[in-house]
Amino acid sequence: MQELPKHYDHRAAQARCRSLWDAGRYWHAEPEAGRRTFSMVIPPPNVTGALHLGHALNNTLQDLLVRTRRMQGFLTLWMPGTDHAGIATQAVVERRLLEEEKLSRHDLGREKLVARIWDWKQQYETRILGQLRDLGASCDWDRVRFTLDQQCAAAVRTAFFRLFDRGLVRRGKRLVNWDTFLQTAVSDDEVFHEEVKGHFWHIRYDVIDPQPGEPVSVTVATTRPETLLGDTAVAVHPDPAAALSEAVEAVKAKRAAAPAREQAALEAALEELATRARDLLPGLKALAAMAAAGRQVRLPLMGRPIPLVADEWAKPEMGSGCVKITPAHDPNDYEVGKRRGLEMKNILNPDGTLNAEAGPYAGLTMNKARTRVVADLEAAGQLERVEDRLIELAHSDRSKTPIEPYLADQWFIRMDELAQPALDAVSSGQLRIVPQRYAKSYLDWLSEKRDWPVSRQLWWGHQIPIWHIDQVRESDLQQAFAGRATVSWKPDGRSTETDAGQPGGWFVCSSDEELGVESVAGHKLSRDPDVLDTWFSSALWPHSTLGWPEATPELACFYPTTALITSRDIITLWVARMVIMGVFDTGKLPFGEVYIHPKILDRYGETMSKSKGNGVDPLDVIDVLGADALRFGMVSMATETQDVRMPVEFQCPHCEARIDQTVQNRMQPRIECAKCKQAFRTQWAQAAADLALPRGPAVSERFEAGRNFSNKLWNATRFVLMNLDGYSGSDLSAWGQADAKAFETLEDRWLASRLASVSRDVTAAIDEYRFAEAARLLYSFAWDEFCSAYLELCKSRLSDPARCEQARAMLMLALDTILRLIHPLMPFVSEEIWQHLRLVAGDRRMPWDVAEGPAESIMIARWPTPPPSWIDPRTEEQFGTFLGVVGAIREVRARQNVPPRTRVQAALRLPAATAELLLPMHAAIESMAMVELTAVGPEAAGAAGAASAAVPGGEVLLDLAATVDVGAEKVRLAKENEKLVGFIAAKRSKLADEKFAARAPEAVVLKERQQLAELEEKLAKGQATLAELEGLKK
RNA sequence: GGGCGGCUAGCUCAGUUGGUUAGAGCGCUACGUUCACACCGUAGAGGUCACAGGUUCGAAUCCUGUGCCGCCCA
Repeated sequence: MQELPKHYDHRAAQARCRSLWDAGRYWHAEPEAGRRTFSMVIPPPNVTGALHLGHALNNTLQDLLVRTRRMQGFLTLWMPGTDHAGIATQAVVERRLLEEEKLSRHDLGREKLVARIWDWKQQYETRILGQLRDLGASCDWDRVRFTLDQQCAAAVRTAFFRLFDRGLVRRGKRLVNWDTFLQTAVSDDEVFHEEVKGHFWHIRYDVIDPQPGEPVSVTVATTRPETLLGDTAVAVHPDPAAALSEAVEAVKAKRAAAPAREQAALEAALEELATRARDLLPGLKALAAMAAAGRQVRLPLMGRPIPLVADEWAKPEMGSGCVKITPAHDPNDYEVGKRRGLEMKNILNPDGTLNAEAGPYAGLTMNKARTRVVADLEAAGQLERVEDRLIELAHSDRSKTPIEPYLADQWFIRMDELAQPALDAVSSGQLRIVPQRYAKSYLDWLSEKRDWPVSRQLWWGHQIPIWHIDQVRESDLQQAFAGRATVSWKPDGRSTETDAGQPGGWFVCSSDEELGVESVAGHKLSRDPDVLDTWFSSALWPHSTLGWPEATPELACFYPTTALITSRDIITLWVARMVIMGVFDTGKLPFGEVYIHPKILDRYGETMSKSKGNGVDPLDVIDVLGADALRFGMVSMATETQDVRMPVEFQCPHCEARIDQTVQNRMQPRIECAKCKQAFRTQWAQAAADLALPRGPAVSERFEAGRNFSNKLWNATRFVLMNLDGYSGSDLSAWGQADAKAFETLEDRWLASRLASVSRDVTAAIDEYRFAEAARLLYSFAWDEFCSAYLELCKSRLSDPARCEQARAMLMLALDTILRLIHPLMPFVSEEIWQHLRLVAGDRRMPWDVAEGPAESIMIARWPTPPPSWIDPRTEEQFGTFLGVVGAIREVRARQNVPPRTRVQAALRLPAATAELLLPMHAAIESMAMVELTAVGPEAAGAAGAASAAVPGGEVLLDLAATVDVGAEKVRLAKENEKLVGFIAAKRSKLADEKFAARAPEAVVLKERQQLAELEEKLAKGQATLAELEGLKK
């Protein structure tokens, strides 16, 4: 007989389980015909950095689902891999290059930089995959993919080519966030806004040939005067009078609803608008008419005429009512430019200096140009006035320098046709999004059908497979690429001659790597230097990882995948695009269901991030509390809500005390423990003195429940094993068909019933993505019912040779079932215990097992499916009565301070039916409540002055004559009775209400009546007991 | 500006189609190391379900509005 240690050792267990699973490769799936399959792709983590808590949540839930399905007998594939993450990864590598070697990427060159990033990738991919395995993720580790590997690259090339060939790829201009320092475009989420001190310059533009009565000039205000060099219009509102009165109405409406303290400000605003209507409106009306007539103004300094245009962007209630339009250097102006068909004049070089379009200012930086332009305007008398102003300025997150909006040539994927099937899939219900509310953001975003800009001015990624050729005839292309189905071409749209078979510019796209620069004799092919948006390769992830465009057995077997589990911030960026590309490439949706899980925030409701120092490292939790603790915590948090908060604590490495992480201490390099007064270091430690300190890991108390639960399971097992002397298991396969005969005693029938309903409910919860519910069900069943009730009841049976065999079989049935149900949540502790049970009870067999004996790993054990016939509500109710009696006795004992080891006499006054039902439980009551039963039945009476507590239909009476505190008991009873009087009054008035009787359903009224009767009976008893006690005192 | 979510015990969260005397874990209080477990056991205290209206016999739950917090999109 082995004796287990008192505590579950998660570190040792995790290592053992990992080697067991890897040796058995239970996570591996080979395509196989004719089996039910379950497949899923991992949302590939970025190779930018290590995994954080969000990944831990995401992957725990995926693993939970995968392990469940595997145990349920599905052929299960969970495809792992990582994402190259374009700019994010390139930027970290570039930053390190600059910091450590003082080199820019241009110093290094494209090839060498990309090689460096591959090194980085290698390092982090290894780390990330290791973290996933530490978490217990049962991905198919033989199938790891990377979005830039050869297989994914082939898919990207083919998918892009197909889009190009069908005319769904177009060339277009787009305003990008240009980082002049890194000389690359950055995406919107890599831009942060910061308020800086600036100015508002008011500049006068003269009207060309003003007619009598017309304004001779218009004044516009700008925070960026240098951009006027690229102005191509001045805008005025087409109907300034209407716009102005609309603004007035809006303020009035606001005033009507506003509290008193805001009235004055709104009144002032109205006056201001009235002044405008009087002073400014006539001029604006004239300008609007002039705009309609196609009149022009002269651009100061440059002298060129630019049109006056009518556009709603010009707000009559703001500034002068007119605005300058610089379409190539301002997002709003760009929209105006597109609407009004204005020229887009780019005045910027990629390095941030002005180009030839800026005339005399060419070569200057934006800043220098501003100084010169302002000085020249002043000299020319065109500058009216200058105001000080705070300006929201966009900065690049990567280089911390101001962003320049910059008009760049881009490749776009046309969305009009592509988006429709993706929309239909969700609105028809063919693709289910859970929770359903997220379907709205998906549909809203997709229905805009905005073209997808896919060019990124980066070196890290899939280089766009498009080449440009100048001055060539289409017939030459036809000849050069004859017979090559993998090459397609389109005119570049710049030369009109191509229509007539004349030489012109062409774009050539190829899914074939062999397309070289010499492909067309006498012409040079130049490849687009840009790479594709990272999301392009991610969009192909479900089919590219399975081998598409090749018709692999994996693709046939596992595509479409069953489900996708991800977080809500990438529904549009990723999920929608996967649907689009999945349908386009394969004709099938990539998955049938999408489950969106919550986001984890810190105690202040802020998102966790390394730079804020408010994160929890999953590896710390795994190390300190165990992977199962982390997982159990994560699963418990996966409710329907969209955010969950997690207070973070540092654990003192000296005394293990927990110190709350706060805004004050979370950025400090060292923290002093409040308990033991010793210091420890944090992630911010840099000074040698700090680095010498031991590190205090950041964890959260929210994972402790899981750690304690692991230990509870461990100790329940420990108890069971201690009582298995000479037992090696029993064949319970017949119990599957059995009616209740297999379970003779009340507690066995109860346990079987609970096992069946819990198995059913847990399975349903997982099927419906109610993960937290599954965790809660298992926790309370295993802890409160199996450990606290059943194990306690078993103790006497186990010492009785006549009853011990059945008890052992029941214990094994329950423990085995609990372990299997808990395995998807807590794989390590369940496996560790499973292996111990295999050693001592290797001959056991559950009704749902298909093979002899327990599986070699719980990972491949069959999922429990107890027959519904085990479920017996009457037994559960009976057992509830028993527990109620035990509880009531314990309550009296605690109230009266009866020492736990003192056995007292007790009587149970109960209706005959209940008493009979409790007959077999007398011994159990006596042992669990430490009493000696003197009488049980309707006539049972306690000793004089007995302390009592009510149970449904009766009461328990404890003979505490020697020790009872009559005074305290009286006070308590009086208080209790008073409470009852209140309840009764409320119920009576409710029942007396005619409307209630008339309109409430019969069952509800009946229930209320019953409750009232019970309460009245309880009160009567309470009063009687109280009277009895009063009598005693006399 | 548009959309989505949250506000329930000191903290973190449950609360299924309205029928409750509103639950759990942690924390707190008291008692307890009898041989599964102090990462434990037994018992207890603790809530005007953000606020204001409305619907209903009945509202934490449904409707309207307000406030505060958060996220996404522009």
